[in-house]
Amino acid sequence: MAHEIKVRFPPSPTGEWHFGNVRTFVFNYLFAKKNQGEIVLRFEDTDSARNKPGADLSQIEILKTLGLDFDEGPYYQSQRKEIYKKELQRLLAEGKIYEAEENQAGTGKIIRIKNPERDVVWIDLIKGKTKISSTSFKDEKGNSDFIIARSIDDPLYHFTVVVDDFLMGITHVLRGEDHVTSTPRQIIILEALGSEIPLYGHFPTILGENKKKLGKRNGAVPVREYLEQGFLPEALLNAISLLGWNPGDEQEIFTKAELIEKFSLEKVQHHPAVFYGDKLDFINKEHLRKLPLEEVFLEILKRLPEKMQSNKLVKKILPLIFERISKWGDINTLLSNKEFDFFFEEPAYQKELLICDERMRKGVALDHEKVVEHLKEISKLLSDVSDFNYEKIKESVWEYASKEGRGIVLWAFRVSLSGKEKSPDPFLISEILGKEETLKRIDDATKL
RNA sequence: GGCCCCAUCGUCUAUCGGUUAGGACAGCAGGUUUUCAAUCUGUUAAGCGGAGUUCGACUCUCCGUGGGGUCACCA
Repeated sequence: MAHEIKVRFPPSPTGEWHFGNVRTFVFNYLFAKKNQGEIVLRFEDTDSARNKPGADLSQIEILKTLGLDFDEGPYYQSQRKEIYKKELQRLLAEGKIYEAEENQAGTGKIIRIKNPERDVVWIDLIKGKTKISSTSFKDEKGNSDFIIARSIDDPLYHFTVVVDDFLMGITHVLRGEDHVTSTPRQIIILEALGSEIPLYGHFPTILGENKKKLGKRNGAVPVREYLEQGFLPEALLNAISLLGWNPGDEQEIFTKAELIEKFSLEKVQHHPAVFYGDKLDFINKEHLRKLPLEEVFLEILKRLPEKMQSNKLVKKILPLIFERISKWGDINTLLSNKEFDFFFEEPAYQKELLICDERMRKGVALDHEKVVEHLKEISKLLSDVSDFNYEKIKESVWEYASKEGRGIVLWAFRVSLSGKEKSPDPFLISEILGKEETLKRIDDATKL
C-alpha cells in the first residue's frame, strides 16, 4: 500500500481567522503539498449555538485570497449526524461505550466511553515521544470514563473529530499545541472504533505581544484586516510560514512554491513564537519589489484620488510613491499627510521655511534677503536650461550652489518648489513640474 | 494547583560537544554631492541560574527558576 498522506484542517465556523488559525492550515497545506498528499477542509459545527452564519464562507474566502486551496470538502459535521449515530450505536453494541445518567439538558442519556486507564504514548512528529496517562481526565467524581455524546443524537467534539478522521482516512493530524492533552482521549476513542492511529504533530502556540496565546481576546488581528491594509497575499503567506518555522538557512523571502519545497516538520520550532508585526512590513516590501513595475504603478494609481489620477504629472510621481511605501495602505498615509499635494497645486509657503537652518529662522528678516537673492540667481540659471531634465537642471545650478553654500541655496530652491520641510530633491521636482512651473514657483517664493 | 511542553540579542531565529555564538527585523551612527525617501557601510544587543558528564559544553543529564499550553455534557 502506498504511503498516501492525507491531512485535515477542522475549523469551527465561529468567527474570523487570525494568524494562529491560518498558520495551522498553512503548515498542513505545506506538508501535504510537499509530500504529494491531500488536505481536507472540514467544518466542526456541531455546537450550533456557537456557529456564526457565513463564517464558513468568509473563512474559505480568506484561503482563496491567500492562494491556498484544499483537495476535499468542505465537509460539515452538522450534516454527518447520522454517521456519528451509527458509530455510537455500533460501539454501544460492542460494549465499548455506555449510556449513563440523564444529561444536563434533560434530553436523554449521555454516553461515556470506557477508559482503559493507562499511559497513552505516541511519537509526536514535532515534540517527540509523548506520554500522558489517561487517568488524568478524571472528573470531580473520580470518573475517568469521559463523555463523548450528550445523547445518541448529539455527539461531542472528541467523538466527531475522531470518527471523521477515521472515516476520511486521515494519516497525519497536525494541529496546535493546545490539543496535546486531548490527544490521549482521541486515541482511546480511535482504538474503540477499531481505527488505525494517525500520526500526530503539535505546533507550538503563537503568542501575542503580551506573551499569551494569540486569540480573539488577545490582540489577534483577523487576516482580513491585513488584506485590507494592503498586504500582499503571498507576503502574508510568507510571514505566516515563518511563525515557528524556518528552513535552517538564511533565506527569509519565499514564494509559495519555495515554501512547499522547503517545508519540513523537523524544522518546526518547539517553543512558542511571539508575534510582532515588525517584520511583516519588511517582508511585504520585499514581495512588492518582485512585482512587475507596471503592475505596481497600476495598483498605486487606482488608489489615488480622482484629481491626481487625471493629472498629467501623476506618472512621474508613481515611482516616488513606490519607494515610500511598504504596503498599499501606506499610500493613504502619504495622501493624508499631503506628501505630494504640491505637485498638483501651488504650495502654501511659509516665509521662514525658506531658510534651511532652523536656528536661523528666528532672524528671518535678516537672512531672507539673502535667500531671495539666491532664488533669483537660480531662476536666472534655470531659464537658460534648454533641455529641462534632472541632470541638466542639476548641472546648471550646481556650481553656484557649491559656491554659496549648498545647504542654504538648495534648501531654498527645494522649499520654493514644494513649500515643505521634507520632500524629494529640487532637481527631481523641477523636472516633474517642468520649466515654466518651476520658474513661476521660484518667482512666487521671492515675493514673500 | 495536577498533567504536558519549552528556554540563544527587544523580536524571529542559526548552531545538531570545539565558532571571535551567525543572520534577519527593529534601533543607533556614518556615507550617498541640502531635507525626506530609497540605498550602501558600520554598530549596539543573547546562550535564565546551579550542579554534574567531558580534555572541552549554548549544545548531553539532573535540580531550580521562568514562560507557555491544557484541565467542559465548547470546539
